[in-house]
Amino acid sequence: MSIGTSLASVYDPEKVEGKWYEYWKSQNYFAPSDDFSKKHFSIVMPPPNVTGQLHLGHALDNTLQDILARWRRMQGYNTLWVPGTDHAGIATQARVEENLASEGLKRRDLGREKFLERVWEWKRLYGDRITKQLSLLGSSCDWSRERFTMDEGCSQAVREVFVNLYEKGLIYRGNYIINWCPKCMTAISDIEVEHADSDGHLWHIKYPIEDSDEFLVVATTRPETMLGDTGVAVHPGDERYSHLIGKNVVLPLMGRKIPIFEDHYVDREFGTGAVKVTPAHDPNDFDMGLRHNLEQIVVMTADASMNENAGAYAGLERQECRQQVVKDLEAGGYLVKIEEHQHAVGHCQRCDTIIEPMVSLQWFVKMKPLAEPAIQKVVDGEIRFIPERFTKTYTNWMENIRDWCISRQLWWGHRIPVWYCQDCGEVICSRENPTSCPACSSSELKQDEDVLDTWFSSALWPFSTLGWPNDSADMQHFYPTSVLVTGRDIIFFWVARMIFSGIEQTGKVPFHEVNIHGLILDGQGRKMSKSLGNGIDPIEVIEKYGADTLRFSMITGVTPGNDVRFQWDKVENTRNFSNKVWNASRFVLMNMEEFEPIKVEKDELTLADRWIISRLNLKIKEITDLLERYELGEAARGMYDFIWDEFCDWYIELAKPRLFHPANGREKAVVQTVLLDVLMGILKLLHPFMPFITEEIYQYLPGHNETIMLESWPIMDQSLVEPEAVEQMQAIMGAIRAIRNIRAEFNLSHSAPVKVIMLFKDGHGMKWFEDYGSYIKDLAKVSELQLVLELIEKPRQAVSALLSFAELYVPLEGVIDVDKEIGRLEKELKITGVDIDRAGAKLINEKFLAKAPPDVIEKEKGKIEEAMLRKEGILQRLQILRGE
RNA sequence: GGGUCGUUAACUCAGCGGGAGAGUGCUUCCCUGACACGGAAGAAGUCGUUGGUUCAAAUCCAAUACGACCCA
Repeated sequence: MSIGTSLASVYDPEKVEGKWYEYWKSQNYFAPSDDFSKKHFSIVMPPPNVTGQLHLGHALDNTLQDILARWRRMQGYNTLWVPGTDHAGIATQARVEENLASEGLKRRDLGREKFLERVWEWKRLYGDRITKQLSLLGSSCDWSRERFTMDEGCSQAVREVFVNLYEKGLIYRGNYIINWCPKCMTAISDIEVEHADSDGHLWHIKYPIEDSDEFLVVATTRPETMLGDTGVAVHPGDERYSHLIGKNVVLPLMGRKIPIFEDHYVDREFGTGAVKVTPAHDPNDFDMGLRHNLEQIVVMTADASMNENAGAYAGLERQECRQQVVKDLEAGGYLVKIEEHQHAVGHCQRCDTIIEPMVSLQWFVKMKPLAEPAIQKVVDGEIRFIPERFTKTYTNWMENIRDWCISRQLWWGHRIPVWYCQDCGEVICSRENPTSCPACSSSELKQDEDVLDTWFSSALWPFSTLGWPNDSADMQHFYPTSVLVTGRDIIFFWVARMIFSGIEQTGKVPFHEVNIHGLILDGQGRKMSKSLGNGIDPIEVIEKYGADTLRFSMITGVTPGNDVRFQWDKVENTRNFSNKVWNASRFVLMNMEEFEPIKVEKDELTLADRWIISRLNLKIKEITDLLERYELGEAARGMYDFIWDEFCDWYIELAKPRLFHPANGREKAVVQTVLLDVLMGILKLLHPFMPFITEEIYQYLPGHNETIMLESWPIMDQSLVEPEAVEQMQAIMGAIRAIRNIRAEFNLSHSAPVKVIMLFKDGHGMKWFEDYGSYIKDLAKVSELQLVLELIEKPRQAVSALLSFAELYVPLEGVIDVDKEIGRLEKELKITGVDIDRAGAKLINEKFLAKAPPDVIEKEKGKIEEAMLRKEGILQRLQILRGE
C-alpha cells in the first residue's frame, strides 16, 4: 500500500496545523540567522492592543505579513519578523475599570499602585491570548524577540525620546485648548476625537451694546458656553457691524462687559455674521482669543458640569445648564429665534462621550519641525506608500498638523519623566530619576502625575523593538525595516508618528515601504463593531475551516488597499480549494508505488508534460512578480487557477492513462517524475499563503527535506518554457471542449462511445493531433478518431464544430435532429459574422492601420482570417444539412 | 466645505488602453479507479450616466448621480 491511500479523502486541518506550528517553533525556523552578511528582510508587527482578543482585521494584517516573511525567507533573505503587543493606555485602563465596576470598585478605591497591579494581571492574560491566536494563524514571527510597549527596553526608549525632545525644546507644557473626555477624565489628542453629524439647533441671542439701546445678535450651537464668553467677533469690513467695532456688549445673564472686534475667521454668511467668542471652550475661539488678548474663562469642571465661574449655574450638568440658560435668555427677552441646525459633534473615540474642548495644562509635542522632514522623505520617495494614493492622505494630514497633546490623566502608561521641585518650583526632566533639585538641592521632588499618550510609545516601535537606544546588533542589521504592513485606519495615529519619530531619533526612516490594506467588513459591508455585534472571531473560522483557509479566503482576489467583505461563502469555497490541493496531492502519492527517482530526458516528455512544465514556469514568474508588487490578492488567485484548472482538471486527467496503463516502466516513471516535480513547485509557491497544508503534504513527498520553510523559492527556467507546446495543447483542449459540448447538447451518455472525424486544412495541424490524438480519445471519450486532409463526402447525419484549424464532425446517425442542428449553426454563423464585422471595420480603417502597433494589426488580421474560415465551414455545413 | 474610494452577470468581487473574467447561485448531465468540499456542459452583463482624449476606452480625462469612508 502506498502512502497516498492511507491518507483521508477529506483534509482535516485540525489534525495538522498545531503539530507543524510547534515543530517550526521548536526548530527555531522563525528566527533569523546570525549570518548578517546576507541581505535582510525585516518587519515589525503592528502590536495588537492588549485590550482583548484579535479580530479579523488582525488576521488579515498578520496574514499579509506572514506571506511576505515566508516568501522572502524562502528567497534567501535573512528574515526577521518582530512580534509584540501594545499596552493601549486609555483603552486597556477603561476595560479594567469596567471590570472593577462589576465588583463595585473604582480605580481610586484601589489607589495607583494596586490598580496598576490589576492592569498587569489583565495584560498577562490577554497578552497570552493574543500570542496564542497569532500562533494559530501560523505567524512565523520570532517569538524570542517578542516585545511589549511597556517592557523595560521600550520604556527606556520612551524615556530617551521624551528627554531628547524636551531638551531640544520640542516638548513643552502649557495651558492650551485640548479635547477633554468627561467620562475618561483625561485629555485626548485631536485624532482621538470622532466627529458625527447631529441634529441640533442654532440659537440667535441678543447681546445689548453697552451704553446704547442697540444690540447685536449672535448665533450659537452651544448657548451654555456663553457663560464663558469674553468677546464678540465679526468679519472685517462687515458694514452691518463696522460702527460697533471697539465698543462692548454686556453679556446677558452674566453682566460682563466684553469687546466687539474683527477677525477673518468669522464667516459673514453664517448665522448673523456675528459670533460669540469663548476662548476656553472652543478651539477656534481659543485662537481668536490669543490674537485679540481675550481672557480665558473655564466654566466647567472635569466631569463637564458647570463650575464657580458659571455664576448661578454652578453645579449644573452641561445639558441641564443649556436648558436653563435658554430658559433664562427667553425670560429676559434675549432669545430672538431658534433654528434647526445640523452640525458635527466631537465624541471620544473610546467611550463615545461628547468631548468638551477646554483650556487645560498639558504637555505637547511641537509638530512643525518634526513634520517637515517627515513629509520630505515621503515626497523624495525614500518611503513609498502602497497603494500610492495613501501618500496624499499622509502628506495632507502632515501639512496641516497641529501640536500633539501627549499627556493623559491616566495611570496605565509611561509616566511623564518630569519632576517638580516642591521648594523652588524647578522643573526637572531627565534620563535618570532625580533625587534632589539641581537648583536648590531640595529633595522634595514630585513626579508629574500624568502618563503619555499610548501612541507615543508605538511611534518608536520600529526601533525600540530592535534595541534602540542601545547600539544593538539587531538595530545595525535590521533597521530600517523593509516594509510596514498596516490598516488604513491608523495612518495618522501610527504610521505618520513612526515616520517623524524614526527620522528625528535615528536619523533614518523607519521603513522603506508602507503596505496599506483595507478593513474587514461584515457581509453587508458594515464595519465590524462590538455594538453591532457583527464581529467574527478568527478563531471561530480557524476551528471550523482551518487557518490556511481563513488566510487564503481573506486575501484572494482582493485589491490592495480596498476594504474586504467577509463572506462565509468564500470561506467555504476556499475550504474546497484546500481539499482540492489535498486530494491532488493524495492522487500523486497514491501513484508513487515502485517509484525510483530518474533523470528524465527532454525527448521523453509528452506534450502534456511539456505544457504543464511550461505553465508552471510561467506561473513562477507571474506569482513572484505579483508578490514583488504587493499584489497578494492576484497572486493567490493565480495559484488557485493554476492548481485547480490546469494541474487538476487537465494535467492529472492526462496523466492517468500513463499511470494506469503505461506502455512500459519508463513511461510511468516519467509521468511520476513530472507529477512530483510540478506538485513540489506548487507546494513551494503556495506555502507562504497556506503554510500548514503545504508542510503536511511536503512531508509525505519522496525526497523531502527538513521542512518546506527552508526550501528555496522557485525561479523560472526559461529553457523549460515552450510556447509551441502551450499553443498545441490549447488547440487540443479546444477540440476536447467542442466534443464535450456536442455530447452534452445531444445528451449522449457518458459511456456512449462516439466517433469523431477531424478535417484539417494542412498537415501541420494534423500532425499535432496525430501525435496526441489519445488525449482526445481519453478526455472526450472518443472511440474512433479519424484525422483527414480531405473528405470524399461530408456526412449529413453529423454534428459539427468549426474550429479555426479544423472542421470536426461527430456522426450521429439517427440521433441528430437536422433542424436543430441547422438552428445551432445559424446561431454560430451570426456570432462569426459579428467577429468578422468588428475586425473588418478596423482593418479598413486607415487611421488604425497607420497608428496601431504592428502586432495589434497582425492580431486583427489573424482574427478575421480565422473567422472567415469558420464562416465558410459553417456555410458549407449548412448547405449539406439543407440538402442543397 | 475639502479629499479618497466604489458603481462590471442574480449576489460578492477581480480586471484598469487593443477580443467582457472568477467564486457563489441558476439550468442540464454524471458517484468515470484524488476529491460530490467532485467532474462536464450551459444560460446570464449597452462594465452608473453624459461628454471628451485616442486608430482603439470597462480601462485615461472632465462633469454628473448614487453609495461608503476620511478630514474640517
